[in-house]
Amino acid sequence: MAGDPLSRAFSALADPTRRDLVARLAAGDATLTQLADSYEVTVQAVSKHLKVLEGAGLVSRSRDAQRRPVHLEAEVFDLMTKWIERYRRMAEERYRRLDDVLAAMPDDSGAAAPQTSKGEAK
Amino acid sequence: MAGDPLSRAFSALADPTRRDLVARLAAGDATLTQLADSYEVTVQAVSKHLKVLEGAGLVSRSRDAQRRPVHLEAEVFDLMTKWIERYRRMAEERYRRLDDVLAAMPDDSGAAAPQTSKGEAK
DNA sequence: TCTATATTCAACCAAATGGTTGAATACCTG
DNA sequence: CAGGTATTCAACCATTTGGTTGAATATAGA
Repeated sequence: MAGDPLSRAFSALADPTRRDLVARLAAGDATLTQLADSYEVTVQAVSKHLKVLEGAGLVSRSRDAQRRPVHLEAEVFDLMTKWIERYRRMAEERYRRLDDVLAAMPDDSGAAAPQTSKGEAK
Repeated sequence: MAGDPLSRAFSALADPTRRDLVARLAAGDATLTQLADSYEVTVQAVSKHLKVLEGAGLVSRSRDAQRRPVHLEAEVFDLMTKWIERYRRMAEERYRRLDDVLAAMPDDSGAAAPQTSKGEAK
């Protein structure tokens, strides 16, 4: 489970069971076993899913005797929204203007680095 | 490459190279080879990445002789934002109110299905 | 202390993923 | 037609992932 924060966040939400867990937790905190019997997989499998969500910072866990209630955290969701919205906006903008044809330049024989790009845009 | 639209979209953006491709394409359409020499991997690897983005509906491709310019599409970004924002809002709301303790009920001996949840919330 | 409940750890397995190399296909241009 | 450029297809490989079973650990309660 490595990678930068955005990779971990997107990867965590790429699984439908995990998105369902998020939806379920949005209604209120819950423990592993409470969550687990909403699914057909084993408790251990759900435990792994929670660990992925926790590793992505999307949920946090407290302690209550032998129970470990899971709590939804808003911050990383915000990080994702900001990333997505940036490019959604740009894509829409360019669609409005129809200036795409200009951007895709003729292709100059190979040399002269075509704007090196790189960088997640801080 | 299967799964529902949201799974495909989140999964596509879980890879940093693919997010960089999106960032690069937000500035303007580009062909495979133009994109490829911004990265250290082979052209074929970038081609695969593009196929994943295309499969998720995040980009589309047109034709210009032997070239296949890649174009960023806004729609799926919108779908993701809506999903994320919904739960970010709920998480924040509940944080403000601090009513979480009430939601996490005492645990009634096992029976009586604890709100079956399920469903991506259309 | 013994027992039931809640969670985690440890192997193990099949399928998916991101990468490679090598060959094929398609299209323009001399 | 021959040659170069752009893209795709096909194996193949190592790692990750989502799942399993089985055993361990921790805590509440009789």
